[in-house]
Amino acid sequence: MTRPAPALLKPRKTPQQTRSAATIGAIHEATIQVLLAEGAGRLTTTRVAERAGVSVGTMYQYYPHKQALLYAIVDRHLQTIMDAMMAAAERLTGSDLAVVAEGLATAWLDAKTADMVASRAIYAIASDFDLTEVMARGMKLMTNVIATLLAAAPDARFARRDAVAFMLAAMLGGSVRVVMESSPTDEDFACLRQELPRACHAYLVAANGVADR
Amino acid sequence: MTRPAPALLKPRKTPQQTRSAATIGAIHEATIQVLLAEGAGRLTTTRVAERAGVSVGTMYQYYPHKQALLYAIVDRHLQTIMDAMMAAAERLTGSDLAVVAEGLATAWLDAKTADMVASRAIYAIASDFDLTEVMARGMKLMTNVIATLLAAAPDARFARRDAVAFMLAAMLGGSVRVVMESSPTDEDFACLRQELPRACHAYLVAANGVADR
DNA sequence: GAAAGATATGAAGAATCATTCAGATTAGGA
DNA sequence: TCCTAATCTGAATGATTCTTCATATCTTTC
Repeated sequence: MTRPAPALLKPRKTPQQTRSAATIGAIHEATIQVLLAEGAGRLTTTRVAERAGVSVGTMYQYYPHKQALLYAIVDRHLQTIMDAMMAAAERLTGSDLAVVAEGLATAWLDAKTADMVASRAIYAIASDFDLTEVMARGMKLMTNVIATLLAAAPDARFARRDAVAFMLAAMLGGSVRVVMESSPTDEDFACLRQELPRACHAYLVAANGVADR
Repeated sequence: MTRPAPALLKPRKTPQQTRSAATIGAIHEATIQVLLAEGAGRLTTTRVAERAGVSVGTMYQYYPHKQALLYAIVDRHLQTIMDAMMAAAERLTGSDLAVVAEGLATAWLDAKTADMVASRAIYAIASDFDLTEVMARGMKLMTNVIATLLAAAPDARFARRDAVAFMLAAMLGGSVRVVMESSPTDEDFACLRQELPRACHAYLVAANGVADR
């Protein structure tokens, strides 16, 4: 939609001294802060640099353009979340559906709330930067992870396992996102934390067939 | 039900001749087209005007600024969706949980796919324009509608009806959104259409049973 | 401690964009 | 037909933004 440019999105140079590593960290941090404090529309290179306590030029030392910076941040976030889910999946492999459902929901909530600040900020980037592709990738990945998990559950006998995995991925990702995006109260969160596992569980059991008394 | 429109976001003048009504329609249409074709980052007043076949000045005759235009479009979309859901709710009042669950899911999917072009475009605006408030309002509205429906279901005896309504709203809104945002195939849609009603049904039944065991 | 390389600076250039307004064009009634 | 109000025009304005590059400062290495 917007701009593909995969090669151009990579960082310009890799840090070699500790100094520059700290700089990059500060820039990342500042980007998220600006995003949350001022909104994506006011996310400018100057503002980020200012907040990070560095010069604009410094940022261009590491990223060829603004998009590359945004891409790096989104990518890192996605990676973090995915790592957490992979770990959860490994831990849950071979468990019963009930355990899998609750485990997945809890792991997802944990991962998202742990990185919530970044999460909320990132949901707002969609403008200068096309998130569609990244989101689609994440969605597909999650679906696969879940499908594998379902295949390994001893009490699973789904007619259409992939469809169920797809729906579960949409359910997890979507509900948490929607809630996060709408300035949720603590109560909203508590509610989600209680109900989401139940919903996942109920759906999995129902989809698994009536033979489950 | 969309009253709290900030004063500054309201249209500047109301069309009085058929000519101008057509112009406004063209501008709305063009905005969505530009949004889909070029992305939110390249959504400029000039581009919209050009695509609509009018002058930039014309747009400023009806909207005091770009944000007002965006707001109008988002608001109109939300209104459309909400009207559809209200109608569905009325139709479903007094039905059993099974009927309510499936009816809600189907109505939501119908409404979203009917206006899918606008839907997808709007999901991309979040930048120049803070959708948080609008989304939060929509979420709250949906939750209330669902809660009322649940209260009217003869076989319902939820311990925490509001929590269930909240979760169901998040489930509906979120899953459809996530799927729509990730360049879905027809197959993905078919899948959602089949599984979402099931998921809603399963959750409602499960949440209803837990209450008095 | 001095050269070499890495990192940081920030004013200046070039591009883009939202918004205005004075004047042209068009529609509808008398 | 003619007049008035509604509608439209689009170059000009001013503000904001991304990006560059010549220069300065710091680190490491020998």
